[in-house]
Amino acid sequence: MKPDCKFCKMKSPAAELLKPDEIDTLEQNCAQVKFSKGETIFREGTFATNIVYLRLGLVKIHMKGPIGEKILRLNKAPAYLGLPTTFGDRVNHYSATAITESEVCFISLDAFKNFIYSNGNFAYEIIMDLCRTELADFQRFTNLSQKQLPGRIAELLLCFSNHLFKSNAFELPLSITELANFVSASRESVSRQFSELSRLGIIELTHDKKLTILRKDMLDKISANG
Amino acid sequence: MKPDCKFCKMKSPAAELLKPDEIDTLEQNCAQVKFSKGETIFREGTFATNIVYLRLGLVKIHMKGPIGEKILRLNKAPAYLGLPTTFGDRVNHYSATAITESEVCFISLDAFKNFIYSNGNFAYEIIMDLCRTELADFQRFTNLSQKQLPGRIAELLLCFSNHLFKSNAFELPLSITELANFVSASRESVSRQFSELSRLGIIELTHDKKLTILRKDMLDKISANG
DNA sequence: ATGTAGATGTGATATAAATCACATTTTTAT
DNA sequence: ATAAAAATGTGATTTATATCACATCTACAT
Repeated sequence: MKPDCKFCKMKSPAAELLKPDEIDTLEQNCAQVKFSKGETIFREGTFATNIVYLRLGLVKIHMKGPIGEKILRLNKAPAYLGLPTTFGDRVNHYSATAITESEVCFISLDAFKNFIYSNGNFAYEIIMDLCRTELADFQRFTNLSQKQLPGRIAELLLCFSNHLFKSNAFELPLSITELANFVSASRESVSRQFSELSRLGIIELTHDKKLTILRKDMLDKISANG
Repeated sequence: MKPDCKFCKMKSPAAELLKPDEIDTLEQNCAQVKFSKGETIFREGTFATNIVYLRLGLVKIHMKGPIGEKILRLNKAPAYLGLPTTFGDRVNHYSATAITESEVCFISLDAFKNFIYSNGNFAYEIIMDLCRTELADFQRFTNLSQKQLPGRIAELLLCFSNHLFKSNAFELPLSITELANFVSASRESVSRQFSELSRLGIIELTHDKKLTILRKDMLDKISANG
């Protein structure tokens, strides 16, 4: 689909810093594509030939591990998907899959590189983006590796509630099986944790995945205690 | 100590791209400092006021977790230490501590920013550096979260041997306790794993931490099997 | 509607690894 | 040199979580 970058309301902070003629160039080197739930946006092992920008929707970033698929993080629009995998190597080291209906801009790598070369503010903003993302990842890795399961699940639910959906009630964006691989645990153990949290009246979870946090204070405590 | 950036043999790939006048600026905005084993280079929670570049030596990057200290990675010179923690926030999110005698350049943040603004090749190289580092971190994290202890230890030893020291024989750069926190396990369990690997004749480990890999093929197998 | 495949809940059991408890060794300080 | 502190090795025990086994349940295709 032909994009309209000039008047796009979902421009990245970096793209906001592009000059008019650069925006024109962007527009000519950008393809906007819709993805339905479950569709692959880019796949591990294929060539990374475009910068991928999530304009709308929710996406999971995941990679093959020794045991199976590992979800590394969720990305909510607006966000660049996989700058590291595009710049870090010729080949993608991880995959991106739409969790909800999503809109994605594929930007020519050459055009994007030229922005970095020619527009220092743009380059600086991209660097800031990479750095902030990596800090958040470190934090999550550290917590994931030191907390045990109840703490990891509590933390995940708080993250969904506080950052992703900004609400105490939301629909679980992932299946139990996916949640399990996100928090590095078995499906059965995660299922049991949810049962336990429901039994204790800390959350309410309906058959159709609508989750309500009833006692955020308790979740905070469980998350903090590991 | 007054640095001599112009003729420095340990310049980063990015700094190699600076123009002569920029190198002069770098030289005027750079302080070179030596650290002994165990000394803190920068600490989590303090203000990140400088770009930190490791010219010589070996450094651990670590952060406080819910349980205790978590080692995130080892950095061997030459490498930027903590670009993410410098650009990502005003305050350091993690610490850097010298593992061996090290030499570090502290570069003024403003000067560094100006290089990004004015020199696109420099900016691009920094972006590449950030991306490659993050890819490696993802890979390590996925392995860490899916393999069990024997696999994690085997992988770590192979990493030391293949990348860090490029030799089958080396001195363990970390104490058993530190190794344990690196691979997210208890000190006792790690100690037992080393005993077991020695018993099986896969490694030889002397009282003074000199380690020799006798059966790399076996380590590869253990690492691959998780 | 009916069947089939995939996702989920839950009890029973197995197991990896933590924890506890201590002896020993090594390092550091005085 | 000697004491104190820290790091390490190893057996016994406990514990969190994986695995196994199966019963639902849900979704989708025919």
